[in-house]
Amino acid sequence: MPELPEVESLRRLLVRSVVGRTIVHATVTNAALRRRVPSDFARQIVGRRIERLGRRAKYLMVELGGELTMLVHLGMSGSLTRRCGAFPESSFDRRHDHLELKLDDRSRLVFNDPRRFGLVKLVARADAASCSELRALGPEPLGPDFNSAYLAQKARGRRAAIKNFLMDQKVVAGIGNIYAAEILFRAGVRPARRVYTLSRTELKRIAEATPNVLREAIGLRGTTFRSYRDSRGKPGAFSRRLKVYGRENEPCPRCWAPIKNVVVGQRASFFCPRCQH
DNA sequence: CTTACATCCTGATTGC
DNA sequence: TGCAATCAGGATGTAA
Repeated sequence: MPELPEVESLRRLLVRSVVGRTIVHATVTNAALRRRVPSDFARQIVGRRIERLGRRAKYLMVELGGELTMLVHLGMSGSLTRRCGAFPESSFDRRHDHLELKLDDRSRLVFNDPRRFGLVKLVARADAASCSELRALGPEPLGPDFNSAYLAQKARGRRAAIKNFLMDQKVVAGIGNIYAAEILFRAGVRPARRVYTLSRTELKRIAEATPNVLREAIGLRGTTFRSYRDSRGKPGAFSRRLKVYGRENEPCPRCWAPIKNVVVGQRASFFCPRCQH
C-alpha cells in the first residue's frame, strides 16, 4: 500500500535514471484504471522529455517537455518499475502491466497494478495544482505548514476518530493506514480517540511523530507489506520497523502487551492497549 | 460543512 | 486437497 514514503522513495530512485530521458514509444495495454486512460495518451506523451520528477501527497508528478505533467497514483497495489537489460523479464509478473513507456536509453517504465485502483492522468503543468485530484489536498506532512497549531485548528469541532483524521487527505496529504497506525503508536494515542477530545499535548505529540515516522520510512525506502516493491522491484526495509501495523497479538515492542486490532472507520487499526491512551 | 458507507478490483487468506 | 466465500484498502461519489 504505497503511501507518501513509498512514493517519495520511488521518486528518488527514478530521478537518477529517467530524468533527461525522452519517451520514444508508449503502449497502453489496459486503459481501465481508476479513471480510464484517454485514448490519445500515447500520442500526447511520445517525443517528450522527462524534465523533472516531483511529488505531491501520494502522487508522483512526472513533468514532461511542453508544459505537460503526468500524474501517477499507485492506488493500493500499483508499482512503477524501470526495466532494462540488466534484469531478466522473467523476474516481473507481467500479468498486470497496463502502461509501458519506452525511453531513449532502451529502458522502459512500466506501470503495473493488479487491483487497478491506480491513476495515470495528463494535465497541463500550470493547471496541475488545481486539478481535481490535487486541489483539495491538505499540507504536506513534511512541510512547514504542518504543525500542532495547524492540527489543533483543523481538529476543532470534528468528531472523527484521530486515525481517520490523519488519513483524511484534506487534513494532511499522504498518510495511509500503515503510517497512521505507526504515528499514533509513537504518539501514544489510541486510533479511535475522537479528535475533539485530544489535549494540546497529545496533538503536539502527533504533530511531532508524523514527520519523524515518515522521514525514517523514507530513509529505509518505504515499507513492504504484502506486495509493494520499489522501482527496482526490491522490497522496502521499513517493514521490519513497523511497531504495531500487521502485528495483532504480537508483543508491543515497548511494554510487551499484545497488540490489538480494532476496526476504526472500516479499516484495520493496530495499537498497543497499554502504551496508547 | 461533516460523517457514513458503497463502490471499484484481484490476490491472499479463511472456511467448509 | 480444492473450491467458494471473505477480506483488504485509497479515493470517490452519493446520501444523510
